[in-house]
Amino acid sequence: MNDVARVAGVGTMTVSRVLNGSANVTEETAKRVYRAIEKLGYRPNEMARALRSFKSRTIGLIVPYLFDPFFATCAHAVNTVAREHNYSVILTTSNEDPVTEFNEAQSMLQRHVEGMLIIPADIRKSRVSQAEFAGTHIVTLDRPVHDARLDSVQVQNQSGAKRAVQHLIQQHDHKRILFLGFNRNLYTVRSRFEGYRRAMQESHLEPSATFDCSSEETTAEIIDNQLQGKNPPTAFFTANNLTTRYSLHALLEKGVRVPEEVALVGFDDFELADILHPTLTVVRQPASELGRVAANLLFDRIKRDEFPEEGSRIVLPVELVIRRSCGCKARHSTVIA
Amino acid sequence: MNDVARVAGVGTMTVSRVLNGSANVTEETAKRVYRAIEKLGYRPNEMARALRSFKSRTIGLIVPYLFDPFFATCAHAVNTVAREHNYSVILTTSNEDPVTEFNEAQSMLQRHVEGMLIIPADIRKSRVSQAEFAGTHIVTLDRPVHDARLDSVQVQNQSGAKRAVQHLIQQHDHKRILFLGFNRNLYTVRSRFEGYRRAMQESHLEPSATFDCSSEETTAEIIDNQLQGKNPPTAFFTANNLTTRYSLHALLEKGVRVPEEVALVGFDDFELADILHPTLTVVRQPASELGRVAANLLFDRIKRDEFPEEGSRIVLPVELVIRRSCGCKARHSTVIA
DNA sequence: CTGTTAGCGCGTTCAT
DNA sequence: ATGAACGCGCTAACAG
Repeated sequence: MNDVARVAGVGTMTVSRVLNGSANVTEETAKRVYRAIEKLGYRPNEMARALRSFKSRTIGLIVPYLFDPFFATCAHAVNTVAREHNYSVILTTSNEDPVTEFNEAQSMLQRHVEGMLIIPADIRKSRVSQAEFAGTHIVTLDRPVHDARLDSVQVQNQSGAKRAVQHLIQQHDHKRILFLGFNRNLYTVRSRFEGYRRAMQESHLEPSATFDCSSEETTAEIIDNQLQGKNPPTAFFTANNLTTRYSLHALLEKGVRVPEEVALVGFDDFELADILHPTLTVVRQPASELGRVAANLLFDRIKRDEFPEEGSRIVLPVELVIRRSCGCKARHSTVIA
Repeated sequence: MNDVARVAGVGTMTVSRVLNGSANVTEETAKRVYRAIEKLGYRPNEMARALRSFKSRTIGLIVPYLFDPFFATCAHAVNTVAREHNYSVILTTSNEDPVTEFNEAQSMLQRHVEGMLIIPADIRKSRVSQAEFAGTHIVTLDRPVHDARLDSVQVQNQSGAKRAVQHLIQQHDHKRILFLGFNRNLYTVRSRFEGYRRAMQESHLEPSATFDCSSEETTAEIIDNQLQGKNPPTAFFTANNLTTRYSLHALLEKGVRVPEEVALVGFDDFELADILHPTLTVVRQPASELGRVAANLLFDRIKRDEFPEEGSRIVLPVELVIRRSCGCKARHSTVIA
């Protein structure tokens, strides 16, 4: 910067001002500065700038996995919004581990991110609202934490699940519907279970659930046991993307026909759901929008730089996309908002 | 840091030394320092540290998209390796646009990343090897650029594609095989096409290719035209993940039976390939390993801090995973290395 | 409208 | 083994 100032025949402050537009500078001198910058190929050092101005122009993003297309899509959206604001994104994965999540959040703090977007891991053990984070803007997405001060964005987990299960009950007359969850301690899984439970209860049916479908093997085993038992379920409701995959694998492996022998409805749509055989009936959640809304919320917070006692809670709508795995015969998918 | 020094009754330098282990400090004083750190909840400011030491402990990662599971998996692996080295990752997407890619790379430079991992967009327009990047370690993955100085990691694109097409020719006697590419200017697509071309040529068959399957609509249209024409293809070879998806959609939409009416083999395996109907025969590439190897290469470079005239070129093996869309009847998939 | 001074929080260099 | 002074590259605050 010194060199630029010298070449342009001005002080370093003027260069700084030209770059930031922070004060009035004569067009004349501004031009000289720009020429010098061009000539020297000067690029401001963002680290020094951040150190001095207390603005790193960086946000942090913590997601459980990147290979879950739902989270990947969220991350993509966040990145897009950040670019619009000229911010960089430090991205990291927690692998659903609260300790990793905490460590990564701390590391981001030390890097002085101006804010963080977090998909919290374990609902109870997540520590992202602890004291050390009090000075950093945090927005949770997909899953909230027990801290009213944080902004959060989520989808209609409970009502979406309820509607899907009602569809199985009312349209297809299922009475024994099994709920398959990925992990008992995930907020989303709990909410969806609650929706499932209510739908069952309102129809005077007995809920039946398992929460350990976090790997292909255990899922196969669980499904095996269930189908072998007496009064086996006639329909499955899978609580997320991965669980749906695992269940599908298991069913195919065992040669169980869907929906004839077992109907299936899943939470979270994905790319190939409409070319599977049968096509999959799912609750679709707006992944991109979730990321976009959360990121905008965060930038809003950063701009105002306030820490209200009560954060915003935004709930995005889901849709029931009816294809064929539920038992419907529709040639094309029907969307119910 | 000043506060810590004061509380511990030492100079700031001693605190620094304790934190970095850069010189001998009495156990006694070290303990006092640790206690003070604990008491004050002190965390070193990584930005100041970076500014002073010229080491940001940060790398950059540029991928085209995050919603392509192949790239997402690479990104996940990169993240994991970076964590092992205590580095942060600034991640951004280029959307296959060389201009965006260049801008993002420059922005990373200004943030003084110690190195960059890039999946370059357009093979000819990519400018990541220009002069301004000469002082930064760059490793390209998946697709190399025309600059021998950069390390690069890729897979066996040509031979993998060739083998897959040979399978269609030799095992299933196809003579009119259509190559479906995502984008003419992608290195991977070109290499895979070359493999396809050779396989066809060696069997004295006429190559037939299209390179514009970058969206669902155009792909459907192209396939429509091809199947309507005289001498329609009896098999498809799709050059990547997304093209495979699009083609599958189009075929299903038109009610074309696979593999009876048209056989299909794709490059790049994905999660649901083995529960589609039919299960998909694909060339599987090691996505995680690609990311891991590239990241390790980069950290190696960073550690040695040299800029050799000739970078490493690593080529990872692929496998042909034979399922049923090619026409094979196997109950389970067969993997050919 | 522009330049000067000071210091953000560290680590390098030299002294002790 | 430890501390003091200085500077990394930049900008806030104040002069002029």
